[in-house]
Amino acid sequence: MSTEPEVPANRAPTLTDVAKLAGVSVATASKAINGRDEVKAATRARVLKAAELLSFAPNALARALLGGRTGTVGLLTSDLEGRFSIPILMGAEDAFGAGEVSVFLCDARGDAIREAYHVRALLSRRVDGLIVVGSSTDPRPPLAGTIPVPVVYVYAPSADPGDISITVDNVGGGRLAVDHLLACGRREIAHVTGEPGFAAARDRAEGAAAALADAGLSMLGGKPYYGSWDETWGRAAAHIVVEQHPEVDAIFCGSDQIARGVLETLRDLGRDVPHAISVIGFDNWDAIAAHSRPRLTSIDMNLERLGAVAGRRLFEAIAGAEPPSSEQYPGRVVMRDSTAPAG
Amino acid sequence: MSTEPEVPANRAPTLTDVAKLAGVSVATASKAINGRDEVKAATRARVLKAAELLSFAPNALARALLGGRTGTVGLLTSDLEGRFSIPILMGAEDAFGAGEVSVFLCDARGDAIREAYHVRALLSRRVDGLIVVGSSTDPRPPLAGTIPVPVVYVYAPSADPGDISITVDNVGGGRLAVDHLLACGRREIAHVTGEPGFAAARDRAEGAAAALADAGLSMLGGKPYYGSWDETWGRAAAHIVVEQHPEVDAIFCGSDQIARGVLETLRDLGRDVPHAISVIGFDNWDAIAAHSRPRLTSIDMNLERLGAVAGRRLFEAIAGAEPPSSEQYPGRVVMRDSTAPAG
DNA sequence: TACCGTCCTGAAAACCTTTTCGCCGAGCGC
DNA sequence: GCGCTCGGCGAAAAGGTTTTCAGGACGGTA
Repeated sequence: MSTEPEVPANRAPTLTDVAKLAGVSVATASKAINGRDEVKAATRARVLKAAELLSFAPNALARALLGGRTGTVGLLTSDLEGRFSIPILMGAEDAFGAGEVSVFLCDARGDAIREAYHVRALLSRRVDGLIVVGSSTDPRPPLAGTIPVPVVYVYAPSADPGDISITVDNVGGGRLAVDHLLACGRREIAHVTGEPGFAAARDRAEGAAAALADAGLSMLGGKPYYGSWDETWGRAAAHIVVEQHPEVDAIFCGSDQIARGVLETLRDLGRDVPHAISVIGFDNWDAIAAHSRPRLTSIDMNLERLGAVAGRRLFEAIAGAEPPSSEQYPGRVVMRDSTAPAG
Repeated sequence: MSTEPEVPANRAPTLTDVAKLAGVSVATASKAINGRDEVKAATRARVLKAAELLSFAPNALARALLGGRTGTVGLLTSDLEGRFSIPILMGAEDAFGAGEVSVFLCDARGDAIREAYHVRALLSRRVDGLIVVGSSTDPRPPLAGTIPVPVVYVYAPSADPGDISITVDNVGGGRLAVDHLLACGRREIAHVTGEPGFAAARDRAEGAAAALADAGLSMLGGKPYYGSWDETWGRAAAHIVVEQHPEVDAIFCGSDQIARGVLETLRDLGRDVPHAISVIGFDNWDAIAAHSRPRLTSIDMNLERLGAVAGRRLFEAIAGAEPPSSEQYPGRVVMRDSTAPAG
């Protein structure tokens, strides 16, 4: 005589078990547990107690099998390694986590074959929708084949404008950066950025140029200093800029890493940042920006929000017939100590 | 008259559709598709063609419903934000990605309530197993409640020694670092590290002390310089160490960020790294280690492998009856330019 | 007392696949 | 020509839940 209730060993308790224990039919048990109102309060209580006793958890598979909805979505990333995917992924996970939706994570490693494979697996699991997270802001080819569920592209837009893409406004970000420098009274502004093959570099430069043009100014040297995204280039570029344009009083950097390198060189050269020269970075990567000397002002693209928005849009697309359209989100300036009015 | 085959609109094709199109029974269709050998080659070909035509994908839910196995696992992280979860997650995802297993990603944000909620959801989805990724190397409480599937803890071990935990060998990591410095001929070695509240800090210090003791030496100052994990502390600590122990010829840092700060101060003080003083970091965080001046030698804990191992162990636990035991993995020295023989 | 309406409850179908088992026809040996 | 074997195929059940619909109990009214 065991103290355990009659749970058939070695098997998760089913609704039938609960119904039996409560002395009702499975139909009634189902209604009681799902809060349907066609069941007497006393009966419901009895069923709930039985469920509790058996620590019954409804089999989501069986439920999904007839409902049509599985309550799952696929999250397809190109590379988990990239710093940018992670906050987006967090935001999306968060947007769903609150509800009844679980997230399948798939990393395609930038490989189209692998991606197709994952998509097939996800569809066979009958996900209700897909989120595709890119690794750069360059447009990417849409998912291959016909996908019978809604798809939302994040960060990297789909090359097909008919798809739903949620992206950051890099042009606006470039504008923000330069406007901030202008607000600090800066006029001789250089732009040091990464590889021109990246849309992110070109877009930010475009925004910067536009903001300068609006102020009747132009970029120091007439165009951006393109290079790579890392500190080493930042250090080299700063030397070049200072040599070519000793009058420089601000540098807008295409990434925090570049900015960090710029800061180091300016420090080596004995230039006073932020007063003689102000420096602003991009990405607001805390580990880099918050510990430089001086601490780095930067543009934050709010990627977590981007992911959350994508999650919500996908949810809407799944629920309603009205497909949401593409959206672009602005960033914001995060003030630290590397920018200030001239002094 | 449509060019499309007779697919009942608005519904994913089922095995019944395929069977009908191929002119066989569902049973035969199932066998043909699953490669069972009780079906004539010609029949199989006919079925496969029909499946292709309808782009049929078997409903994994229905399959799981009777098979008992869902081919899904839950990956429960404490914080996606942390740098350490990501490589582990990549490794685990990779270990499964090759097979037929899909991964549910859940971020508990360090909240026990949220964690319990996610576990409930995962169990109702009938995952075959769980991987729990911690955010620090300190032991964590095991999952609440009784979990009817195998669980593997990674990075942060479960506080219950009966659970399966896959962890990094921080003591060994501390040994590795000091042994490397000793091999460079260093004798006056200081240890600057993070908060003593972290097992990671204490374990690495313990390994360092042991390696020194084995060489008949002891730590400069007799004990580690505990502080925080960031650059700011590294900069401050380097000043302290050099002042208190001008004879210092090597500094073992508990993180790459600390090491970076140390490097900056030594540079400011005009000390020659690596020849006068060698510096070694910990974590091998590329963005930090590969772009410092000089580039930083560091201990890599190979977290991706850790995740992959966890995935494999979970897989074994799901498949076989023999539960694997806990394991600890050593790191390795990644040589760059901040360590060298005295010269 | 007979009848009607209102609540509850339960039986059964549906969702899609896999697997077991029985059946049928063909081929072969005697 | 007859009986046996074997290969190939199909019918049916199972897996757990939701939902629909029919039916039963009971209270109230004529």
